Amino acid sequence: MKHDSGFDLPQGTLDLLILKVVAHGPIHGYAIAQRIRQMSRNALEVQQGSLYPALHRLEYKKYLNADWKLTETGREARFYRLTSRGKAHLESETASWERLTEIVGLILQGSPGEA
Amino acid sequence: MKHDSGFDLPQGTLDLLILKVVAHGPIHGYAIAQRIRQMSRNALEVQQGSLYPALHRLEYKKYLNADWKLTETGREARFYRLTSRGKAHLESETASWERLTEIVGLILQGSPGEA
DNA sequence: CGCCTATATGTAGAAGAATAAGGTATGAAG
DNA sequence: CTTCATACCTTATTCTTCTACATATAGGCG
Repeated sequence: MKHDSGFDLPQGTLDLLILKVVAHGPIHGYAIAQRIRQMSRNALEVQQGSLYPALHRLEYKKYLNADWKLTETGREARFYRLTSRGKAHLESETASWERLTEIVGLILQGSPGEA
Repeated sequence: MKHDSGFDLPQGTLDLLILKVVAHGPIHGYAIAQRIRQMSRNALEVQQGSLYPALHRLEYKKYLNADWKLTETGREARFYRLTSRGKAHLESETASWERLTEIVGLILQGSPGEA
């Protein structure tokens, strides 16, 4: 099944979104993808082949840690939590993102003669 | 020499910036990089190893075309112009970028219970 | 003249991440 | 008992970016 809103995430953005979602409290991978889809009003569809490698990456880098627990529906799932390292990283990456969008916005609106 | 503002561009963003800069009128590669650096107040340093492949890519995709001319300082340089295809692409990519930043912004500001 | 810097173009190799496409397993619903 | 949604995972491919290197010319300076 293809996603309706042909819309690719630029490389690097996914980690930021995941960290932010996890920052709200312990949550498992599948639910992270659902949450991102919801919050973007179906505009962003996180593929599983992007999601799980990203989670492993973030865990390896000590931004997240995880353990197996039962979901409310009685299934095994891996619940992720933000580490303090992860929290710091989230904050700095958020700042970078905001700075980047500011700069890109500047250029996209810029007139020819702009300094 | 390293650039001071360690700051990687998300994939796809460079093409957008290049197209936008070229949209202002014929310009050669080296000047594009300078322009982006200026307009970002030295925050964005486009590496040559990113710039030229990007230009070739955009030319191959018919978003740009180019020919050799003399610069004001009397040097051979490849001046790029936006094609009509490129103009259309720039517009749709700009819209995508704005939509993306909107959505990411939504998620980054979102409270835990957000729909 | 020789040297350095800025201009101007390019390539090669490696790294990194997203995608496409597959696989495993369970609970609930029909 | 079959199908669907949940929930995890991997592999191969593709694309873009970065680092680093390579080439060449114009202008300034000693």
